[in-house]
Amino acid sequence: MPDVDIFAEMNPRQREAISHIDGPLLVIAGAGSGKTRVITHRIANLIQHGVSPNRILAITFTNKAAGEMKERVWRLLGIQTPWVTTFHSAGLQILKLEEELLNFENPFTIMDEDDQKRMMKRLLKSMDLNDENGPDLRFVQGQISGFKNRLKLPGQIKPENEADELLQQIYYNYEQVKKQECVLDFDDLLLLPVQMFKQDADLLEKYREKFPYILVDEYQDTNAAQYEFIKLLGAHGNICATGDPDQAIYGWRGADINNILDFEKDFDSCKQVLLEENYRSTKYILQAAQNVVEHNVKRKDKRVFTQKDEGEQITLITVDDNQEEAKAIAIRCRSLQEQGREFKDMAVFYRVNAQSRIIEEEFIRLDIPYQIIGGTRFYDRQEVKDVLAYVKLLINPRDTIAFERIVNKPARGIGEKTLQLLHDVCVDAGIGFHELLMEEEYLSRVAVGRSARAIRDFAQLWRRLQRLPRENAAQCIGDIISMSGLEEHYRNTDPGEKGEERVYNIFELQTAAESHGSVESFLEHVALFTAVDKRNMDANEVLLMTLHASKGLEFPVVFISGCEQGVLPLVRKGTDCDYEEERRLMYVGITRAMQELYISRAVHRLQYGETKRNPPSMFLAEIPDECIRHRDATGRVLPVHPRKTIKDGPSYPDASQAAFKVEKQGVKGKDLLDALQSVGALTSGSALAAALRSGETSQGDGRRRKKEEDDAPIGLDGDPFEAGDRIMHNTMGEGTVVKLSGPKGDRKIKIDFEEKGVKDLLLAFAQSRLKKI
DNA sequence: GATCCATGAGTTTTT
DNA sequence: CTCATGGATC
Repeated sequence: MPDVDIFAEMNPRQREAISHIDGPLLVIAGAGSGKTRVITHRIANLIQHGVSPNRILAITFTNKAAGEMKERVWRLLGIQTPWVTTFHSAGLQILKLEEELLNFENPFTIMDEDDQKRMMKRLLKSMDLNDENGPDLRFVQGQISGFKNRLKLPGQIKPENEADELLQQIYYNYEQVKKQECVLDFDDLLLLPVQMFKQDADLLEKYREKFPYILVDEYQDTNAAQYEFIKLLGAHGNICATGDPDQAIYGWRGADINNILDFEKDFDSCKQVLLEENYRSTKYILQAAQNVVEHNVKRKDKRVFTQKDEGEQITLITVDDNQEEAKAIAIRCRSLQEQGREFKDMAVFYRVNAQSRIIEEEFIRLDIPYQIIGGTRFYDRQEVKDVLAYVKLLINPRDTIAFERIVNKPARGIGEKTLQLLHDVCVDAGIGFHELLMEEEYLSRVAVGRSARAIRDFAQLWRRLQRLPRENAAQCIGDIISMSGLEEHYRNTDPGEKGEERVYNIFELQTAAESHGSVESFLEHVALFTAVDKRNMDANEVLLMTLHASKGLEFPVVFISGCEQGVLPLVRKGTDCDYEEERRLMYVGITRAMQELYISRAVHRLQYGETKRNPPSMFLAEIPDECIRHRDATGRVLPVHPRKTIKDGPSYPDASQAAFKVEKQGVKGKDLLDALQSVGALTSGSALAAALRSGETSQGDGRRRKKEEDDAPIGLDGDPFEAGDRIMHNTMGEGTVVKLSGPKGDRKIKIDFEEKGVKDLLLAFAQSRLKKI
């Protein structure tokens, strides 16, 4: 083992936490207090004290965080730490190791949310609950997931009314079906190991011995199931929990902040270390964060501080609408970059994913490289899921969801009727579709009439698929693609660019599988991989993400957008808002910033096709005056401070008035250029300055401009066409461009063809077939 | 059995 | 506004 001083450059508190070995330890770590360093160095210290690396269980919040932590230990000691993972990943590993205890007929496969929904839907139908009076699918799903997160099995629910009873029945049936089909949902990955530990003392003992040392990060965001998991395994007391109650932001998914607040009660003679020195942010930023979070009533006292200097004040930008907000952010990013900042040092946060789109459009317009974290996963795409369904079926032929997905994809003439017949025969004979297809005796019972041929063909395909080797996931997927005929299927059903995109994606899936060995391990990866995990830190791009996704990260420059009452804090009609959790979300956002923080709010916001007028966020009034300066969209310092006028309570008359004043001052176009230059936000020779001068990024004023822009095409630099162009397409004939839309990599062109009508094409693919006439 | 079109519904955060 | 679902038609 290399002789490394793992205590170098640590403060006394950090040393205390790192050097602690036996017994419970709670590390309350303020934002930016070097928590990750402490955890990794503590792992290193354990190893240096002779603890075997594979006997340390360290739970992180994301796979990405786990990967980074492993990497750091590796760099420190050159040692692998296999059990640095997420809760779900650890659960899955344990389930794999103890698979026989599940008593499943086949190896299990894991459903994602969409699969779960399909299964639930089928279930409700079978229970005759699928009419409009039946329970809402999402509601049922949410409730059941809630039960599971609280470790409540169907039998442990005490129904108080008929609706509860029904829910219980659905839950019970759902569990039955899953077992029958050998599939697990996401919650099972945690629930089942806990269940097993509770039922099997020997098993529990085995794992307690296996993991004599346990670390859990982000402990404030653990739910009941995770708590129980830790409590069971950590009975030996060598458990180190790290976290920050002020950063608890997952209450909505069942996380219980009391887990961290009660840690000392749960684990006797617990040692506690408080890390309050922040090494990340400048004073103004930290002071703002601290003041905001202190407005929470239910909180453990803690005060972060820094030895850094004041730094820049926080900039509050007030703009007319969300379009202008996006523009202001994009312009600022561009000007910062022109002043020497790297794009990768900037990040834009928002409360809900829906806010990203308009920001994205402005980034494209100003040609600013960006990366959006979150949104739809690659593995959630239809065509990708189609291929994955074939793969899953190979592993687990009972996976009915997967079966239903591919039985007629590509269309092979097996429709609803035929499927029903298949189903009936299976039920009648007490077999699964696999046996039915493999044995002539059953096959001949269904291969009758018009669809006989189709069924026999499918049986044939199934037999051939069965024989595919599964050691190499990429190769297996390649074989599936060619044998199934999916490629032609997408080309036929979605002629043109959409189909090409699908084809591209399924081969992309094959590529993704290359680094994952066997089919089984690739499926595991797919099940656990999330959008937050794919962040590419090396690319020089501005990162766009939700406030939730920002947890654990830091950036020199941070933008927090949409600081309006209703958006942040987010208020949804019909549900009461947890203002304290929203405030913690704000706290998390602010504390991500190292040097510069911009907070923006729009007076008007367009959502669901409706323009809403929102007062400023209540949190803005909680930031001390000296930390903040207020500007309008142009960068001009404003004489009024709308946020200052905010009072507690639902209405903010003064603020609205002030906001109205700001609105009246809206400055656009050339004036914008002047204003930007006057505050030094822009150098006159810059590309942006040129763009502004030519009126490209902004034209007209106020309301009128808005109207025009709604109909106008988005002028993306380098777009070869614009609305109104007459074009000729190789195969589709003549037409007129209606509009261009979408992000750079996924740019769509809408064309009204004389013969074929209006089509949406993917510009990247269509471009070579189009020419202006 | 497949495809197309219209209507309607739903819009938070994610392991 | 966008997506999804379902109904009607080929």
